[in-house]
Amino acid sequence: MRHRGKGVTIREVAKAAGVSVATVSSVLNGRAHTRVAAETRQRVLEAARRLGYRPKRLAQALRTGLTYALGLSVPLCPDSLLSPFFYEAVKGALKAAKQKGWLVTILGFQGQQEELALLQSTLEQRSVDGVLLFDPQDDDPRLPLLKGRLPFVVVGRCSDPEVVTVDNDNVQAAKLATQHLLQLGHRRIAFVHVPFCFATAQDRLMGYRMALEEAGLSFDANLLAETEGYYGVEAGYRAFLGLLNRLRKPPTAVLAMDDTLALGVLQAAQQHGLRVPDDLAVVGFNDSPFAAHCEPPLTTVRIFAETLVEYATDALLRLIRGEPVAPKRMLVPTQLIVRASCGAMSRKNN
Amino acid sequence: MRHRGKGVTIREVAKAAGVSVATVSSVLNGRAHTRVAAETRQRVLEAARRLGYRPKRLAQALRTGLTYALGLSVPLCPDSLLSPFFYEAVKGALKAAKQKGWLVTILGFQGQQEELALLQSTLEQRSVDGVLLFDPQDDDPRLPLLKGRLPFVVVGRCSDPEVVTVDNDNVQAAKLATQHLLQLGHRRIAFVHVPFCFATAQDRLMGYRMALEEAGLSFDANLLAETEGYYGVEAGYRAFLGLLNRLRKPPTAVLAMDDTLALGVLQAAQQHGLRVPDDLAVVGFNDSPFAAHCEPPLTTVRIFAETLVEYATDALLRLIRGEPVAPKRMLVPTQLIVRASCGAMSRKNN
DNA sequence: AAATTTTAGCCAAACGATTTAGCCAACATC
DNA sequence: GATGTTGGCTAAATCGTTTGGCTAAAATTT
Repeated sequence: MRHRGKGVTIREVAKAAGVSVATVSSVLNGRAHTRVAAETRQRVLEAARRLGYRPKRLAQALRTGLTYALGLSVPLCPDSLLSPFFYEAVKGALKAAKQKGWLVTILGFQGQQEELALLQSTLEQRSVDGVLLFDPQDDDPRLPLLKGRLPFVVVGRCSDPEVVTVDNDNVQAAKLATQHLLQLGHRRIAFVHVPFCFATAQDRLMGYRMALEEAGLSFDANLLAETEGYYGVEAGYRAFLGLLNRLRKPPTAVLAMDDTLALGVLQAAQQHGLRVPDDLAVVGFNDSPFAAHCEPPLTTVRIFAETLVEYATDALLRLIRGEPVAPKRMLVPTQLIVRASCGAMSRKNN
Repeated sequence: MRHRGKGVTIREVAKAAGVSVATVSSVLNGRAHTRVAAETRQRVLEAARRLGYRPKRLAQALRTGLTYALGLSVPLCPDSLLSPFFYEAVKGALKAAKQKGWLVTILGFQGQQEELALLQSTLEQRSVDGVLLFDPQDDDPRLPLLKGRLPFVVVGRCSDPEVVTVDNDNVQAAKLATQHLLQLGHRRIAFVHVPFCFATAQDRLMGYRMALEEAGLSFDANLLAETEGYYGVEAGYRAFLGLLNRLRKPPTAVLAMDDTLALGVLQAAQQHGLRVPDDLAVVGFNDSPFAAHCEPPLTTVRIFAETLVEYATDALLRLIRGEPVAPKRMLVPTQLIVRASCGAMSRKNN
């Protein structure tokens, strides 16, 4: 079975209105250059409405070079740790894009050469008019592909100061969380983090150190626990267990870079006979769906991925239109969600 | 700053090879209609390679009506309960699509009129060549929009027997889980489910009943606990607490339609002083990221969303090409993951 | 040798818009 | 009255392909 659409062309509208196609086009696109009499404009508008005319994207695209599609270049890992973030991100992009009828295309990226080629071809083809680049590494191969070719906005951090970026305020987030623990009286606060090749880890370390220093405490590198590679419950468990075995005296609090890591910390603590929050206060990140339902419920820093990406998309659309984007880098604030795992609850109750 | 691509046209290739554009086109597309001498073919291929020619999608699309883009029409709820499924789904679609260089476009749908209009326009514009329709309701407004207009495949269930659908084998899944509980000696097995307007709930009820009947047990509607609306820990908690309060004697096992519901069941059980798995065996669904890390770790039925959607995408591509799709409805099997919450572990250990 | 078929490849017309250059009144200016 | 100006519209080029129809030349048949 062949599926065919009918499709009213601009020519038919022109004939119906008794004018040329050029006139129809200029009425519909409201070009300043060519003026058209009010009476004629009405006739054209009326004819277009009556015939149900919709300009064909493809034809427009061919002529103007604008596809009205945005690309989301997202790293897709085999596990689904980042899935809530991805979900929110897509919602944010869709929300910003649909207002003007833009489409959102997913350009997955897992680091394979083959996908890089597909991305390149997508860009060369102008299948999208701009790209949202998620979480690029320092020497990300996608960056040179994009540069000078298409407008793009980085979601995350990017060392190039010319690039427009939108990111969570990770420094503030970590500072907030650390300050909270300091206020609860903790002085030995561990930091469980992914390797510092991830920019997010650097930023959060910065916030952690700032809070400590402002409180007059010196930074102790012995309290850092680096995971082997990535996020995940297992990774957090291993990293924190390692830390506990290394130290003579356990810390009284832990800041974990992600809720999955925090969950691992919880397990390691339990195994070591440390009670949370009585012996050990734990704070996570990202307010994952399960965070409210662990035992004990996890105090965590919520990030607003949907908003973040909505802003990024807005910026990208402006970039595509050629409008200048005001601040090159934008930070979205985060919010501390206090639950039981940090001990603030039990203090209140006592 | 204006971004412009260079773009080698077919005309330049034709000139370089000393042939007409028609010849170039037919060499590159391998048209059966027009024969071309081996020697000329070589010259054309060589010229195209040397100049780095890549046919422009947009121009091809305008001419042929094929965009080489697939649409994913996914329901996006405000909470991110479905995010792991969504993530896997996108990965699956991408995996199947990228082999032939197809793009994947997200057409979000939250039931708003405005989005329906956008979908309609997307279809009319032929911005995509086919659609993967996720989880349509019985009288889904997207269905009439699609029918007879574009090729599409339903991921989930669809009452229309003409429509190509791919779904998890929910009947088998529920049967598997129930049989497992029966083998462990349970005779009073509760079923916590979302309302039966969701096709998934109907299917899983069916599997549950089949397992019971094959074991010679009669189905008892009193053991059903329907949630108020949707998935989520809270929903599971409320539904199961309601059931416990309603029954004289609690069930010895529970099958919950989703891991989030199961987590709620766990909480309700704890509050009622029931120990899991000693007093109550619990089985969930979907093998969510947190399922392995609850207390106790959750026995659950894993579904293969990525594979599911990969198959669906393959079928859609075939449909677009006009090839007939062999079985109209395809079921992807599921797998029982045994952990501690069902009690099978402790039995083994004893 | 003439007639026919086959082969190889070219021409030009789409596809459906946008946009530039230009035409022709009508009106204003000196 | 000759010379701009301007408003209102159109014809035609263009974007980069695909493809049905066609034509020479070569090969084959009669």
